Amino acid sequence: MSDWEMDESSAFDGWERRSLSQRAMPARPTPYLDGLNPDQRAAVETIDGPVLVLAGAGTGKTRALTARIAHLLNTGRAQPNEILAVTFTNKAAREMKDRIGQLVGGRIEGMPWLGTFHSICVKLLRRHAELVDLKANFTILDTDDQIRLLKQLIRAEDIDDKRWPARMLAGLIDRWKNRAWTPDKVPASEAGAYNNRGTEFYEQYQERLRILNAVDFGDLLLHVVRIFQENPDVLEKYQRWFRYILVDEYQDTNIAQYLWLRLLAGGHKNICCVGDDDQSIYGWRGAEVGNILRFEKDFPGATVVRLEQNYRSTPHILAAASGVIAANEDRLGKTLWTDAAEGEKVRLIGHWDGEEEARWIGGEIEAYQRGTRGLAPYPLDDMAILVRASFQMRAFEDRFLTIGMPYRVIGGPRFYERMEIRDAMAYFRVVVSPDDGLAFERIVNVPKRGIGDKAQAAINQVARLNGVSLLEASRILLAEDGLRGKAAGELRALIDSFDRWSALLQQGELNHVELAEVILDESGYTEFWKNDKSTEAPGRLENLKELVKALDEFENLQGFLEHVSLVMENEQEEGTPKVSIMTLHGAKGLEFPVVFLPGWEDGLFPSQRSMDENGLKGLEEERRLAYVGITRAERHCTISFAANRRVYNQWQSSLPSRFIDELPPQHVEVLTPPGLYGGGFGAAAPAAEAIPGIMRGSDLEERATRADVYNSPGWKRMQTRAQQPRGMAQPREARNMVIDAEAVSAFEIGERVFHQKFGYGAVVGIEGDKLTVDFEKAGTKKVVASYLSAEDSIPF
DNA sequence: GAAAGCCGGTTCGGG
DNA sequence: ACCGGCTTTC
Repeated sequence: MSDWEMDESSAFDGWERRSLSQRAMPARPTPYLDGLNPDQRAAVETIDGPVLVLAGAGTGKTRALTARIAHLLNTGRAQPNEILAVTFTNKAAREMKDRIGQLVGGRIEGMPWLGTFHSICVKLLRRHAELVDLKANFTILDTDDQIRLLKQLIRAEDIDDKRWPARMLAGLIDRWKNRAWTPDKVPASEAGAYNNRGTEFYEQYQERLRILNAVDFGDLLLHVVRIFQENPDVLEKYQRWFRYILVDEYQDTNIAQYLWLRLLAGGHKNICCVGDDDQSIYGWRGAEVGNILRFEKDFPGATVVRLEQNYRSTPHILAAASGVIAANEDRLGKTLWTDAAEGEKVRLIGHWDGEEEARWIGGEIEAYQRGTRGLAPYPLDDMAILVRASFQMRAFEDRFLTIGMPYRVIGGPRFYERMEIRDAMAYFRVVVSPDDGLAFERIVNVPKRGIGDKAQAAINQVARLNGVSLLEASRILLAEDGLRGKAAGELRALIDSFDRWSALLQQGELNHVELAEVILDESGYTEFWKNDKSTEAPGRLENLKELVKALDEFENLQGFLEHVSLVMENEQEEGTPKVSIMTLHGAKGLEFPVVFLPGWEDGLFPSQRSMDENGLKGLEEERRLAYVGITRAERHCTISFAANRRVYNQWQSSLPSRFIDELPPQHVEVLTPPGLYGGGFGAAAPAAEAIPGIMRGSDLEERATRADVYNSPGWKRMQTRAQQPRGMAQPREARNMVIDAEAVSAFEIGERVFHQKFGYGAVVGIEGDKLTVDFEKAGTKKVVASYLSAEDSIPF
């Protein structure tokens, strides 16, 4: 047995004994099967060969997956360390570990290969690093490092990184890696990317990474795929070692992950993929719905199990979700059903503007909290607001602060991505691995110590000439007297500090937590924030304390750094009950008794950008997002839209989302907005003249305008449909005609128009909803009519 | 080298 | 509106 097998298995003697004894007893208790429905049992007990479990929202997917693992262990089919179970997020991995622990009674440390794609790849890559020209102690770069590195390369080539931003290149390389294209495999069709130099930079970047002994997230997968492809003996070992493979959220896999899985499952083909094509919402980051749609072709003879009994939502909510998703073309198709009591219909309401929407939802939340319409009271923790884009959150935060409603925002900037945390970590990184040039660069002049661009350029040059790390180059530079004045003294002091801290680390007299405190203290970093008078400084100091506290849970600094490079999350404090506000993406996998889905307006949701960039595919992904949103609700789901919304401080009016048309009317209750006439909308209402495309002028007209919201095409459709419960949603074409007619009729040839980005111009051509406009500054462009406003309606 | 002003971007966001 | 990053200015 080679070392890589030994080191994982030796720790699990207890498991071994248990499985062996179980192997001898055919009729063992199988408590993990209790209460599973027949489909779930099939998902658990179909052990050999490829299995695709199509698990609709709320159908007990995790339950089936964990029971399947318990079953594999219980029947002695595999040892815990012979099961490869992959998830996308650390959260999902943790949850699965916990649940398996409950099923098989405690300690589940025995599953070393249950984890995210990336964490498993790190393990594999550390063992075989030399096969791709790396050392086993390679560092993992995050997006920030990646961009700084690319920026260096770009500047070295004298390219204007304003016009050709590093982010763009990073995104490009990322997409290529998601498709498993190494620099030599990037197809010719991509040659034009990044001003024709994309592949060239990709190549350079990979070379730099190799020299730095570093990898980015994409490499973690890609290197392992390459190792498997180029070393059949290694691949074969793992194919035999992982007797069973399980994959969660298969619809989210990208091509690199797909190849990785296909290679590993290539021998026995004992691969079980769980997923839901209707919940594929990560296309923009490389996920390929095609992987799940193609499963039966990729793995001939696959068993397909459908989990369709939903244990989460009421029939009305399910029906509403099903109605929306039915409009998608590319589906494997599932019909969710439930035994649950009928419950309330999905509620739908339109508002005048985003603020009013937030006000109304705040009121509703208070009502649910008290108990309303004869319902039992719901605690705030049971309620969530799910938005399409994060800027929508602000309206709710503003409102909730005003009325003193406790809330939590889920998502947002993550702890380990904050500037102060990354700075502190850079210090740790240099102490632990003095060769880490990116870390050194980050903090060499933070806090400001007079080592500016010139000094840094000198260090870089010495490093390049001598082929040494930046820290080493600094020593040489000082020894050769290549630096004068303040910079020299400060650099000297900094290097001495690093030497001192490294020595402390070696001696091990201080534990790593104390060492971290010493570093932050002696480097002047803590002091730096104490002297900062800005409002966020106290928070940053607080975060630094948090960081030191987090260190406590690790054995040493190295372990901690390894952990954070892969696990970057926000621990959310418990405590007082709060309403949750999050994006639809962030809500995937969660459920709440009461859910609000605001902002269902065409352009916002479905997002215009998604449709522009990806056409029908984009629209279908948005629709899946709608499906995910509705299916988060257990008992109450309220969808709303606003006729006007302030976006980047511009008023914008919009039509109700086309998804609203797709809601089956018999499962929807249309609510009448409060204060349609009369109600106190004087002070808070936006001035009507500030709204393009709507009316300007007198109070009388303002009143008419407000009424117009509810006479808008979308609203009228809702009203009509509400009166004829059996009616079908209007065909899409009819609706599009309305929009097109409006869009086209709004402009004529020769008209002066305004575009957010291109400025003023004159219409010179009209084709459908696309206009050709001669812009004064930006030249002639084709633009979609909805981006333009007539000059005389430009708000001030 | 540090502060002040300017410009551009601005969905979704795991590892 | 606002932030971050960059350029200009002192």
